[in-house]
Amino acid sequence: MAGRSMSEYIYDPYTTVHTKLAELVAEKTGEDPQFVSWLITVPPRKEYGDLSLPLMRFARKTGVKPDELYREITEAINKSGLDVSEVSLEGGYMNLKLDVPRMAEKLAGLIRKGWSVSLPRIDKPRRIVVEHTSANPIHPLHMGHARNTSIGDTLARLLRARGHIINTRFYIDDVGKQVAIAAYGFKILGVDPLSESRKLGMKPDHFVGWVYATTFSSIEAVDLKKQLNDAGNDEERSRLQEKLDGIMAALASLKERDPGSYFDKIFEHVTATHDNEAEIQRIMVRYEKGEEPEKSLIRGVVDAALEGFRESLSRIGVVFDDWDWESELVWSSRVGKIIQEAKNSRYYIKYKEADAIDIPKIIKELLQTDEEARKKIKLPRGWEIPPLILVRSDGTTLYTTRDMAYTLYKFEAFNADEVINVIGADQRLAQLQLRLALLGLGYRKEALNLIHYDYEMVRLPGIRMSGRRGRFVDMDSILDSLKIRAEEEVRKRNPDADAAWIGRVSEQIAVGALRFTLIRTSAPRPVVFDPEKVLNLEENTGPYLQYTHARACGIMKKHGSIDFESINYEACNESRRRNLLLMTMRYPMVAAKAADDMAPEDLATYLLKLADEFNSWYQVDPVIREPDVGARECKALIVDYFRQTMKHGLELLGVPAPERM
RNA sequence: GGACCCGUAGCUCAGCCAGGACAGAGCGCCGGCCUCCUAAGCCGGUGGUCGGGGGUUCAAAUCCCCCCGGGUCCGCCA
Repeated sequence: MAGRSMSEYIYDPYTTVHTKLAELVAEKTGEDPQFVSWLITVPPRKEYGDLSLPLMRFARKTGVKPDELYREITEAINKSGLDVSEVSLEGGYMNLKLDVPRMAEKLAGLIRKGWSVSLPRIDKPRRIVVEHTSANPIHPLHMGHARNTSIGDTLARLLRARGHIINTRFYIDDVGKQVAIAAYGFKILGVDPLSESRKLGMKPDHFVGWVYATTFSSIEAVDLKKQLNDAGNDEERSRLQEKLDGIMAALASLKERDPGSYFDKIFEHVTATHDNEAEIQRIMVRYEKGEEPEKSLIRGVVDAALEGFRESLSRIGVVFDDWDWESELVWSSRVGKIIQEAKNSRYYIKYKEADAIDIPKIIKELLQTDEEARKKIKLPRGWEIPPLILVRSDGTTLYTTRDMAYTLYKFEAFNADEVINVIGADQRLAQLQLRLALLGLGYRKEALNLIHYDYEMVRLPGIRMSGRRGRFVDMDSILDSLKIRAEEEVRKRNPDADAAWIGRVSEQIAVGALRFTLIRTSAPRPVVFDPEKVLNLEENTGPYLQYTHARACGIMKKHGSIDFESINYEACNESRRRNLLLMTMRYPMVAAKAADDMAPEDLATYLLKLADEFNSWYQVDPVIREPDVGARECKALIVDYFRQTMKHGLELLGVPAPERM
């Protein structure tokens, strides 16, 4: 028995029919079962049946006539004993009607044995690293990060539920210039970021964010004033003046939000310093070498920001398996090793007098003949990609160089088959360069199994978010407003409930509203985030699903446990019940496909439709007041299965599922 | 200038990868439904040159080409 699974995995009745049908058709047509499974659809009209197969499609490929195929498949279905009650041929489609009462009976049998909803497990599980969020530790998480986090965490949940072995990681970008700027600000203030923010009663990442924005904007203001003095023509002057006005306005707003009396200290210091840039440069260079006191200074800032991140993340149900420090990669010579390998490589060149990798040559030599690599690397046709510079003239490393080392580290640390980077679409070129560079250095497996899961930005209706100016809608305050809005509603509906319960449920609703809204739009399209509109908790929102789930829970609570012996399964055939049950039973297949396609939005769309189906049924077919015992218990079974399914789906999306709200 | 992504109802979005059975939801707007399992709900109505044009096909929102509009990227930034 060793090495083999202890028991055959038990599929729900619907998955069984769907899967077996796909296999059977695949056998008859010589197609791939997976492909056939995609083509099995739900007919647009109920009269046509429950499942349908586009026979013309298979006929075209195999040369067998549709009615011939129809005859063969029908025969095979009859022999197989699938829960199919009727088949028909209409307009080139083979339509199947399922034996729902029999499926319901099987389902009840499973539930009685303690079986619960789950996804069909993938045949060959992979070890997958999902890196997501990885926000710069210099300001609070804003809505852009929230989308990244929601996508990343949901992907991890989906893939895990499908049977893959998942490792989630957060990349701490502590080596770059931006962190050095924040550190410079704290150096001027001479305070410890974490303890100072505690003293202020402020979330540490918010404090860091304020100091960073103030420092950065002050420096920029000083620089611009200098440029303005040197500017030649009027056109140049007015352009600079306009830019300066913008920064001064941002500074005024930052001063207004001064959490203590820090503003003047930073601003005056920066103004009085001859060369702020050199100061920052010094911090950066010394940190890359791991020298004190810069090391403690930067770590202090970053630790404070991360502390704030963890608070926000745990609020929306996100935890990471590992936190990786970029600096560790530099200090541990992993980055140095990559640079050395590059120098020894046939793709090493000097570009603009710096050490670089000849990306065009890699494309020319390695992608022309290697069909698989071409496909997986996803190189756009006419894209000219410049060589990749590895090291600055001052000897410090560049982001992409460090990312090469990090990519290899992720594969190695988890012994991963695949690494998914959830990163914005604006980083496409960089991510492509990364894959090509790794390919050039001989890391073919890593290059081909590094997936850039890209998503478009979150925009606000009027303004453009800018961490540098301290202008963004941060996740914490969005959650706070959502919670306040939810509280009104919960209190209204539960006047006797105690405050603690109201607070808990409202928090769950806030989290659900936020995560759902960020996951339901497919990744490649931009999300326009209107804080006002998210406060609407009606249909097509997370709270709508939560509410529907809570309704089902309410019914089951009143009904009590199901009397399985009394169930009349034929009662499932009543049209609306049948629709609801069937749609509910489709869940495992839908969720599995969403996982395989890495398309969480498909699950979101399905759950909305499922909730609609439940709500319209709910309105007309009462459970508790049903006089006929057989029908009542049948309905209770449907409600209970729906409740279980919805809860499972919501959990995959990271939307909490309160039982009352 | 080049490349990539997006463009479906007034608004927010499914459907496109794997072409086929009347182009779907929600919001909004109009009209109904709480002595009855939570009205964050339900029922009905309103609303669409699927950005435009060509092509492939028996069949195109879906595939190919061109164009238009919006976004993004082309750093010794990250």
